[in-house]
Amino acid sequence: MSIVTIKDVAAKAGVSPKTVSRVINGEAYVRPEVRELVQKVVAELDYRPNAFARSLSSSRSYLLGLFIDDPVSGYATDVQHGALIGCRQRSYHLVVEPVDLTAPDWEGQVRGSIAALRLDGAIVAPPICDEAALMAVFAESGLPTVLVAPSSAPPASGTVRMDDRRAAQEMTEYLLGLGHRRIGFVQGPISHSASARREEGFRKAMAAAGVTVDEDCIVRGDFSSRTGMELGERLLALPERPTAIFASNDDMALGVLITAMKHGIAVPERLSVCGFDDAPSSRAAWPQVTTVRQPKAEMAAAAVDILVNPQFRQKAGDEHAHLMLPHELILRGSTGPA
Amino acid sequence: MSIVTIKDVAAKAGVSPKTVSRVINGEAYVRPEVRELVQKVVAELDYRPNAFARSLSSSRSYLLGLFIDDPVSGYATDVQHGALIGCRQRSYHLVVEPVDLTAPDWEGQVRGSIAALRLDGAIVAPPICDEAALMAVFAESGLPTVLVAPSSAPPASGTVRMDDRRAAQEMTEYLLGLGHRRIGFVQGPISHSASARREEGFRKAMAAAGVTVDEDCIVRGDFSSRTGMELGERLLALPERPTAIFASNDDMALGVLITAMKHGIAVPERLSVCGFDDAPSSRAAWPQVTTVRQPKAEMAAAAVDILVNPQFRQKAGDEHAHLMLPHELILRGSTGPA
DNA sequence: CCACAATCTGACATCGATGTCAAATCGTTG
DNA sequence: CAACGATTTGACATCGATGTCAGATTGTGG
Repeated sequence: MSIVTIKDVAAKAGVSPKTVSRVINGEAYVRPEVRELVQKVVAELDYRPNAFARSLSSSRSYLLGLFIDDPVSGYATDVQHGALIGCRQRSYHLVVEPVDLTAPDWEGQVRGSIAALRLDGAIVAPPICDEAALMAVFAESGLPTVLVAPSSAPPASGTVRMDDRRAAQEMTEYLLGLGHRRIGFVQGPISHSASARREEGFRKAMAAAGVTVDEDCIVRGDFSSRTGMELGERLLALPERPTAIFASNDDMALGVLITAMKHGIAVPERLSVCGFDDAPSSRAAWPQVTTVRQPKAEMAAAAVDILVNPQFRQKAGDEHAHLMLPHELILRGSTGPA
Repeated sequence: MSIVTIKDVAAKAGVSPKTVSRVINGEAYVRPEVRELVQKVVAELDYRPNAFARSLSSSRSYLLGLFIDDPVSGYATDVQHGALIGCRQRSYHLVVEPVDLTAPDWEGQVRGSIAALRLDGAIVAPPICDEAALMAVFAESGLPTVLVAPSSAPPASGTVRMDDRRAAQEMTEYLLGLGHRRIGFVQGPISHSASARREEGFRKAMAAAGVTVDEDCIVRGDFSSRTGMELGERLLALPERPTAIFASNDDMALGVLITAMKHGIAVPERLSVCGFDDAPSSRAAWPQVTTVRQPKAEMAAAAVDILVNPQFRQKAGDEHAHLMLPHELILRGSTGPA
């Protein structure tokens, strides 16, 4: 038989199962010699506590849920990666649960995951972390929940985010520093309030530099590279063409880049383009797109920390943890002097 | 108290917990009226069986493990997506386990996941499904394991793959049909035997068409867009320049595309480029890259089916399931007549 | 040397489901 | 109507760990 139980260890070490349990869980009140002996036996037998039995008797499951809308997006991937790393470090496991809010029974599915798996905590990625209906389900279940980069601040045990406004401001300052004055800005969808903050940062930097923003240079897209292309078309056709275009995500920046290329407008010589997110597409393009690195993996890892940290777990519900992680400007080939 | 147990349901329905269990698991030998009554109560109380208790008493965990090398890659993402969908349908859950073969204790980590979680099955994605040492761990544990697109055929309960050779052959035939005769081929890394099969398909089609392959037109890359650029450089500098370049993955195709663009060689007018995989990068580029769609999600979903299917589970170890899923040529803007 | 607290240990109940098995009920058949 | 098998149900043990609590041991100060 290949399954080693706690009894086997106890028998071989000549102690009770409870004592083995104590050693495993690092509890106090075990004589050092006994502790060492048990640890030796555990190693010898390569004993692995059954996570199910453990979670059945204690109330912890050692499982965190990652709730994601579109698990195929690059964003989700990065978030998951960070969560995975965090879990690994804390010997937790991660259960990925796709949430399709258009499915008729999404609520039942989410409830099912929470109840059946007795999750210890949930990490909710954007954009669904902004869905009130979904958040209500979590709130009702009483499950400690951490939101990654939420747009607003719905009730939750914690949030982890970056400063979109400040990042966009810095990017704009960088463009201004390169001598650009006429700068196009491609907004994200209205529903995505983080992109509204990016616009704020843009406007703030422009105002601070004393440059008036021509509203013709502000266009709204939906984060797809297709609208990036269309809007690039529009911006580049303006009587007084911008010398730089700042798109509020990378896919749209890529669309702008493609449009410029089609029209034979050299980037970055005659047009600077920059995006936001540091998505894979920003690296795949040529020239590579200057962008803002969002600390996606770090945010997710921090979310795990918050959920697992016993200090936090105790006061969950009362106090909330809110973290702001640093971003980074990634300067690449798509931007240059005006 | 918000947690509903089987006892609550039993009490309210006036039957024993065991009978409720029978209804939940769709066992025979329950009077239709009783079955209906119990189902009604279950729905009323929104009862969710505790997955841990269930798996502790039965021997099933309703958990599948997805073992992945690099969870950030687009490939992994697609595979995971398919697995997730499959699990959802069968009311299983998916635990994602990153495997870092360079970590000193990777073996312990894998063993730990298998033993602690009592997984019902494992899905192993490439490239680690070709690592003998890893596969040995799975074999030893006796865990039903399905490999997704393995290069060779290590011992495993099942494999799900596509026909790389045939796909490459079809792509080559398509290029030949467009009138191309001098076709460059960018090989993948030697270790990646699927890419060897792609080369076979390429050569077979060329031979069948009576076109001799100039070995100068065959170059080896490592699947990165960087080598795609470098090798594109080399191919395009050839005294007699190829009219088409077939790269054995999309990233390299993208590299070739970028190089062509830098040299002002119009695609597809003066050069056709195609790749393999239908990675996101193939869509992000301009023109979009003609490629082969690998049924990644479908393969993963099929893997779930194999693992969950009781018919298979019974004979696991004896008979093996080997599936070959259909691919698809995705014709896009990067290819045209010679 | 005793009283008392601090430290250490294990017996036993428990978590929430399912497996086993025996008992109860029902319908057929000879 | 007795006898038998098929159907239906529940009592009870069990999975593998941890929580509780009481008892055993050790150490310390008076």
